[in-house]
Amino acid sequence: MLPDRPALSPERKHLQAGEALFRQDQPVRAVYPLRHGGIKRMYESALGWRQLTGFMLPGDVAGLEPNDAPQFGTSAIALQASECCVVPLETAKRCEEDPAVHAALLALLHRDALRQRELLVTIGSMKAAQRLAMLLLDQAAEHRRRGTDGGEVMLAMTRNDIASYLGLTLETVSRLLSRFASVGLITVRHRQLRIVDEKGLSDVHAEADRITLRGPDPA
Amino acid sequence: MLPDRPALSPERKHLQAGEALFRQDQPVRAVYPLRHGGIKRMYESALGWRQLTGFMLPGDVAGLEPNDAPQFGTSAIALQASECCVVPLETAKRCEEDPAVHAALLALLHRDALRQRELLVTIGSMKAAQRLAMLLLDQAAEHRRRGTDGGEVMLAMTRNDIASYLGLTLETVSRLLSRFASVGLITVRHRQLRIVDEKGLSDVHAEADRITLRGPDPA
DNA sequence: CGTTAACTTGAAAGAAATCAAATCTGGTGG
DNA sequence: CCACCAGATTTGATTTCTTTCAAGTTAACG
Repeated sequence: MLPDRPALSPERKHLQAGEALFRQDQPVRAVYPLRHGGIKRMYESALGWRQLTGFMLPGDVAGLEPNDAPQFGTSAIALQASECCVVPLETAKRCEEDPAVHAALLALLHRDALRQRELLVTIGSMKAAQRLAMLLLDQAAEHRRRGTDGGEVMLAMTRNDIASYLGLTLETVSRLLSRFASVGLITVRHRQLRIVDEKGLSDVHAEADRITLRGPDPA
Repeated sequence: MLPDRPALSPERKHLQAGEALFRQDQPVRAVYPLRHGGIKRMYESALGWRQLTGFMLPGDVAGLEPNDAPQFGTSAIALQASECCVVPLETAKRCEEDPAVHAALLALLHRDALRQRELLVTIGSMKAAQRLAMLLLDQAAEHRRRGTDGGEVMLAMTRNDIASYLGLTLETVSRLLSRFASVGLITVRHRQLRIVDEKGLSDVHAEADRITLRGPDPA
């Protein structure tokens, strides 16, 4: 008797690169566990200033807003062809009755809040090289946590996206990537990135002035 | 028969300037509506980087954490002699059963999240003068919302606090305040501040390059 | 009244942004 | 299949902004 309601295969949504999954200030009607691809979160202030606030990978849940916010706090935009589930808010609420699910969602929200604070302190007080090192280490850790490839990371975002996330310009990001590569911390060819010396990157992240834009003075 | 349980006058806590109401990572056992004084919120990353994430005024509720986080995400430190109520978590939970209270608390949390995003975009993409203008306008709005004095604001925080909040150095903040004063946007004498030209400050906040550290070129 | 912390101001150095070309890439249409 | 194009990326030169370093000055507090 059940009509075509896909009981075990909930609704999916496919996105092209650049397409918005949802936009800031729209009412929250569903949450979107990401299956394939990658998504960036973008905040736009009333005056038009934009800032990327995070990148999401498969396994992350897009649209999860803290404290049941009625509207999305950021836009979610696909970095590449992507696919996600669509879990209507009502369904999500029902799932939350399971304490284990509830706890898991809270854990996601807490981690997100922590990340937000880390991003703030990073942008607020670290030099460009340290900020970039932080992002690279973070990306590597995320990929590792998912078991995706070992070391070789395909960046889904552009230099501009990275710059917006870190509060820098795309030129600075490009230069720093080249610089990191030239001192053997990474190898990078456009979007293909490999972390060669993770310990070294950690050092850059921790200690200021280890890597700057200009190379060692030959004088 | 009731022992000395202050039914109508809940427990109060007094703080001296510089004293911590609670510290980051401590378990949340109570929330603290601020009655008098002022408090700064400070986040410290694992590597020791610090960042002020906000200032609280009487009427704000310190210790309110998003999504029932079990530990405080930031430390709360008194900027001056202050006094706050102490509402044990259990009591707070009971209050929350009142839908109106619940909604009010959610509203506070949502506003806080919005502020966090605004701070991020401000630090991430604005010039120093714009950042400071934002803070001053924000402070003025907060004071106005509370009906506190008209225009004349007593800043509770040091230049260093402002700098940490905005991702600048104290010298830059000091210079900019002087500069704002010299072009007639504000008057400032140490902590005593008055906004003379709010529209002008808005313009500085919106349009880049209206005010820079060096004055007009006399050439 | 003196000591200390906060604040202001100047000069110099340094970091990142801006301006300006090249170069590379993936995808498109011929 | 290949030439071409728009967007992405790299790299260099220059400019601008902010920090850093260094004194002074002022204000708060015991």
